[in-house]
Amino acid sequence: MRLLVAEDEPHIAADLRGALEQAGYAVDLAVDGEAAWFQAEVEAYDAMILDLGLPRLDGLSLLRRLRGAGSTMPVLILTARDGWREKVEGIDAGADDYLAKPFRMEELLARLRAILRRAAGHASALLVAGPLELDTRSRTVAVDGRALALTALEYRLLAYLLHHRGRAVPAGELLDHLYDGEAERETNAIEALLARLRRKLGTPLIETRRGHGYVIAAA
Amino acid sequence: MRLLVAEDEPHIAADLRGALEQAGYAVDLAVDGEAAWFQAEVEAYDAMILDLGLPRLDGLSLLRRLRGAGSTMPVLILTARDGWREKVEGIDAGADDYLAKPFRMEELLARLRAILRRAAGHASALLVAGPLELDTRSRTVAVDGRALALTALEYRLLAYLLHHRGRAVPAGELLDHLYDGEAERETNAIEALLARLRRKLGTPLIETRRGHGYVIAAA
DNA sequence: CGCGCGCTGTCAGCGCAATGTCAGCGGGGC
DNA sequence: GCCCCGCTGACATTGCGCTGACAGCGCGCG
Repeated sequence: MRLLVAEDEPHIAADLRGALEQAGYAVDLAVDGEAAWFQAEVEAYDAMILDLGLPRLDGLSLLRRLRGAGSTMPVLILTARDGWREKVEGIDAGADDYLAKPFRMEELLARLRAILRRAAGHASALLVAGPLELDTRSRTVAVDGRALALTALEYRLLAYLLHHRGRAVPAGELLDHLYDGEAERETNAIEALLARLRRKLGTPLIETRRGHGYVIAAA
Repeated sequence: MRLLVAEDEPHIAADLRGALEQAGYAVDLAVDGEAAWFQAEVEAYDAMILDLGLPRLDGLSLLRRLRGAGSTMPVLILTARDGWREKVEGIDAGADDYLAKPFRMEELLARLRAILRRAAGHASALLVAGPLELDTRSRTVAVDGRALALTALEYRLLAYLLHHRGRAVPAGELLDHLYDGEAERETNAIEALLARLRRKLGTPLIETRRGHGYVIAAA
């Protein structure tokens, strides 16, 4: 899962990036509204965390512009103000959730998990596929009840596939969503990663559909 | 839109019903957790507003039971408690949103609109022709409900024909649209491809109009 | 501050599914 | 009845995706 954080206050931005990366997400930062708009247009994000008080282009206008352009990306709004009017306005502008500063990082993470799983059409925080269980809260994975030690990237890959169960996910899409904007990689990186993950899973759970992508076995 | 409100405090329940009906929703009330569970099982609701402090079966347990039973109905949690732990727990149990009492009715309505809007956005694009179904989201194809394993090109060909249903598509046009410009192929490539596709489909769905092109049977 | 280890991307080679080509055939249209 | 378009099965080729080896990097530990 790859996130865009639009926040101009450096300290908060750094905190957010740290906590989110710790929680297993790939994170890109944008320091003003125009930058965020550009990033959101050009790159592929699974969700956006948006501070309302941004320079150059304020959060609400950015959100309306995004929605106007047809984007359905989940957006979590962050704000200093706490009035219900702003909340209502933000939510009706197309925000998926709303959080007032100061907030507990745990709550932000929980709300983020919620909008991500909702965007994927799931109700539960526990993703299950046959003998496989992935718990997005504790970031743990088990097969047949036996816990697995996955690396950060392996976890991200598996979580992404589970979020998109029932669909063949192309390797190119995985490249877009597993990494932040720093470096370019070739699709072979995905293949290698996948090979390692499959070996750890033991069971053949991830199916390759030549030319289409990868799918988690329906089971 | 039909809503289920699970709230035991009569005064709040009446307020909610009033405001929600005012806003144009059909509203059913449930006064305890067991009743809400029964209602949710028997009737079809577009969303549920759930108080956590319910008698007989508390809200969180009810929510977990619902999610465990596979329901994806949007649920908005209402609570007197305001600690972040409860929020996190509620959201991770599968709630779509969370609101602490006391709240402004406007905010509740806004959040309700948001979760309803989101739940509506999950329809997947289906192309249908008689017994044939092609789902562009999952990139899957089925005939009479039986899934087919198509190769990337076969899928592209079929999707193109379905997009242009009702028109005879010449082989030359298919050559132009199925391949990216690099290599030149002969129209026989299309014929061979088509033969393989027809064999997999089983039923004679793709008709040849000699001299004009190919059409998907109107069905 | 240096060392080592785990993580991860790249490379080269390989096997196999996918797909284009070819040659022969059948049938529809004029 | 002839001719040409389109179909088919066989075969060749290509390129996708898998694998094992290796190297760079970052982080924790001594």
